Formats: sequence, C-alpha cells, structure tokens
Amino acid sequence: MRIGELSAATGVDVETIRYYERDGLMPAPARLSNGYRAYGSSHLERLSFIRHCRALEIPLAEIRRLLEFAAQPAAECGDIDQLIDDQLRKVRARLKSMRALERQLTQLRKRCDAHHAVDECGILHELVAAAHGEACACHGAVPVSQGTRK
Amino acid sequence: MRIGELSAATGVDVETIRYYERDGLMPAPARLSNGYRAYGSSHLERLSFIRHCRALEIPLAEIRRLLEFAAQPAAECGDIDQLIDDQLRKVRARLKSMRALERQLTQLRKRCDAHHAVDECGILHELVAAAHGEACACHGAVPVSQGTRK
DNA sequence: TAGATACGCTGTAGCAACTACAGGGTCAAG
DNA sequence: CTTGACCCTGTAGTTGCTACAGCGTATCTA
Repeated sequence: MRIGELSAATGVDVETIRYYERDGLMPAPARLSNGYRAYGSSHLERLSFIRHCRALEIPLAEIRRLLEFAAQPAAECGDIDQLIDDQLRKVRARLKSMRALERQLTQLRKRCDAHHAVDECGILHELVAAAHGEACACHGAVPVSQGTRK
Repeated sequence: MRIGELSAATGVDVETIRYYERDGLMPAPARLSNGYRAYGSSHLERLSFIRHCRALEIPLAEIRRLLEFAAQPAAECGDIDQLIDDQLRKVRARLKSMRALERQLTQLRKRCDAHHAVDECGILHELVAAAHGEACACHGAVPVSQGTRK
C-alpha cells in the first residue's frame, strides 16, 4: 500500500500520516525502489487505532503510551484506566465550562435583536460594562487562558 | 501604572500583555525614562474588555473587530450580532461533540474497572477492536482533525 | 515519444494564543 | 554593595496538524 491508499483507506490526510511518522507514532515503513513508502496491514491497524483515540481527543503523547502498553500484554492495566479517567475528567471539566459559556453568550445575544447604531448596541454595552467591572458572571466562571487548543 | 501593576489589576500575565501589544490589540503605551511601559486607565479598560471577550472564547481577530466597532459609534451593529451568533454556533457545535465524547469515554471506562493484565483490559480491547473497524459509534460522531483549539 | 496529470519525496513555515526562557538593564531596601 | 524584585527585547517552544516550495516518478493519452 502506498501512502495515498493508506490515506484513502483510513480517511487520514497524507501529510498527517507523514507527520505521525516524524513524531514517532507510526513506525517508518519499508520503501519501494523509488523511495515511496510501502505500508502493510499492521500500519493500517495502527493508524486506525490512533485515529480512534484522536476521535476521543486523547492527546498524541497519551496515545503513544497506550501503544506502548498494547505492546506489553503482561503488564498491569491500571495506568490505562487512569489515562481514560484523566481524559474523562478533562472532557467533563471542559463540558462544564462550555455550558457556562453558552449561557453567557445566549444572554449576551438577547441584548441586541434589532439592527441599530453601534452606540446603542446592548451587546457592546454589556461587553464594555464588563470592562468596568460591573455585574458579570463570566469572569472566573470560565477558564480564560490555556493552550486553547482546538 | 507599570506592566506588573496592570497585570495584577486584571489577572492577565505580563507576557500576555506584551503579546497583545505586539499583536496590535493593545496600543503601545508611553514609556518612562527608563524604558518601562506606563499604562493609564484606558489601557486597563481595554485589557479588561479583551479579557472578558476571551472568557467568552471569542478569538483575538474577532475581538480586534469588536474594538474597531466600538471606536465607530455611528456604524450599524448588525455585524456585532452576527459575530456573537457565530460564536454561539461554534460553542453549541462544540458542546454537542463534547457530549458525544463524554458518552463514548464513559462507556469505554466501564469496560475495565479492576486492575488486571493489559491483554485482558477491556479498554484496550475496545480501542483495538475499533482499529479493526468493528462496532464503534465514535468515528464520524465526533470531528477528528482540526486546529484543536482548546 | 512527448506532454499532461497525478502521485510521491523532503524540508520548512504557518496557524492560535500563549508560555517560557536567555541575557540583559533598573531600582529600592538592607 | 549586594540581593532581590521588577522591567526590557528577542526568540523559541507548545499542540496537531496544514500548506507550501521545489523536486522526482509513474501512468495515461495524443
């Protein structure tokens, strides 16, 4: 299988596959005489595994750990449970802050339903009021600065 | 006000304030004779405004637009409504995918409650099964690849 | 057999929004 | 006069990709 076929089979972009290789998540495959990468079914499985974990938003570093565990069948699996627990905790915390966010934005949106001049816009007023430290449930309710990720 | 005081007053990291200046979100302040930045109350307000918007996870580019609107009080505010609507849409979409994510992870976590050997770990088994293309509600239910915000 | 097109290769730079130095200068207190 | 807290600039790192640029290779058609 060449890289384009692997890409088509998994839905993972070609550049992303090469990136995973550079990053050490995918083993370097054999090469054809022309230098093209030649993948086998083990690569396809591994890539699917990675992709599935990514769908669960597990970071690459953790996926790396999972893959190491999978290679050591006799080891204890406590760390795996831990890893999934951590991920679940992260997701739940994020969920909580997103819900607060939605509430805030919905409220803000209600402040201005019609089109009028900017200096009468309830949205901007509210945003500016917040800058003056007036009633505002946002600050502190939602984490502001982190590696944002997305 | 020196940068450290502005930082303490707003809770925004000193490095972040300098970053906002480089990025053009904060105007370059006057300098003291020793080269230290000297801020006034307008800077404090502007920084609070930015911070409040960031708490709503409005991207810096959009905040820049909001600040431009605020400087033109006579303009139409339709674009502001639009901006908040867009943000709300993004947040809701993300919320939906996070909920799906939480369900998946919770299910996965149930597969392994006790500590045993890795090759008996239900979590890893399920993850590997997914790599074989077996029953899996994740793929497609949750967006996998993008600039990962967060 | 030439040319178009699609695919592959490496290597580097860009995105968002910060964060973290390194390597220096300034200032007040003890 | 030294210690420590603060400030400066400039650059590089973070995460997970994505997008070139500039090249070679393979395949199909005319």
